Formats: sequence, C-alpha cells, structure tokens
Amino acid sequence: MERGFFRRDPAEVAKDLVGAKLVWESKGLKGRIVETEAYYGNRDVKDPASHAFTGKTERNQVMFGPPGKTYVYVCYGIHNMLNISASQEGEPGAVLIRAIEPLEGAETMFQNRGVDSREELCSGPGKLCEAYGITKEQNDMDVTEGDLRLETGEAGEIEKDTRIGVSQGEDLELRFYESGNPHVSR
DNA sequence: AATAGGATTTCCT
DNA sequence: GGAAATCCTATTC
Repeated sequence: MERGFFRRDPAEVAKDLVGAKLVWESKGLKGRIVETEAYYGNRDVKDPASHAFTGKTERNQVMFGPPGKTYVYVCYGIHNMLNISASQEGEPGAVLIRAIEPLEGAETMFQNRGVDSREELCSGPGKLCEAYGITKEQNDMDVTEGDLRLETGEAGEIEKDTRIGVSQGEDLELRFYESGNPHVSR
C-alpha cells in the first residue's frame, strides 16, 4: 500500500483498512483485516480515549510521526496491541487493528494461541498479536513495504459502531467492521 | 450463559 | 497509587 493512503483522516483510513491484508512475509502469515478502530489526538479532534490526548511521550511518539508505521504497545501488562499510524506527520492519529480473518499460516497461529477454533485465532486486538507473534520489537516498522506489511484487499459490507473498551468518548462511532464476519471480536 | 477477578506495563486528567 | 484501547479462567445462575 502507499504512504498517501495513511496520510488521511484516521476514520477514513480505518474504514478503508477493513478488507486489507496483513502480511508477515518471513513467517508465512497472511490475514484479512475485518475490524478496526480510529484514534485521534488533541489538536484537530479531541479524543480523550487516545494515548496522544495528553501529549507526546516516549511510548506514543509513533502516533505523532509519519503515517504508515506500526505502533505496538502493551496493554494491561500482558496484551500487545497493533496500530498503524495515520493522519499527517505531526498530527497524532492511529488505527487499531482489532480483528483479522486468517488466510495463510493458520498452523503457526494455532501453535501461538493454543486454541482450537479458527474464529478464536485473531478475533481481538490482543489475540491477533499473539497469533502473529507481534511484540514491542515490531514497533515503528514501515508497513508500506518490508517484511511486515499491508496489502490492499476487497471488503464486504462495512458497519460502523462505537469503540469497545473505551471509558471516554464512547459517543464517537469510530469502529468499523465487516458485516456478518465470524472473525469479528465480541 | 453470564459475570467477576487476575495478570502485570506504562503512563499520569 | 491508580487507571488503561484486554483476554482467559472459574464460578454461579
């Protein structure tokens, strides 16, 4: 995918990322993104649920940098979350990848996850990171090219809803997912 | 089927 | 010290 794709409004990027494919070449893993959420910052759009809301820190600096980079961080001490930086450089924004439909390398994902149903492999932000083996070491990687990258794909009907697990800004409909897909979380 | 609790990093309205 | 963009397990209805 091209850099310009990510240099847009995070909500637009999130919507258009549904149906895109997440590829990890060297591990032989491929999956279709079926659920995303958009996060803003504190400049253009106020978003209290975003890490960028309270300003730039060592952890969230990727959200302020150039678009099309991975932003991986640990939540609740255990789970890794995969985000892609979006919006213009200097303008904080990101898209959280919430759920993926496995296409290739499902055997590896089963091994990483220790579950037996296909829908359980990647149906949640923490789950898909464990299935792919994504950790902080994959932070700040370029997804427009390279070993871990995104490729364009087709999406079905997209539905819009409020974000999950957010205690503030719940009224914002910034979550996008493919209608009726069993790999969507919750 | 539903809910409650624990694990345990990183940052502070 | 407490809260946070979660997931898994156990317990109870």
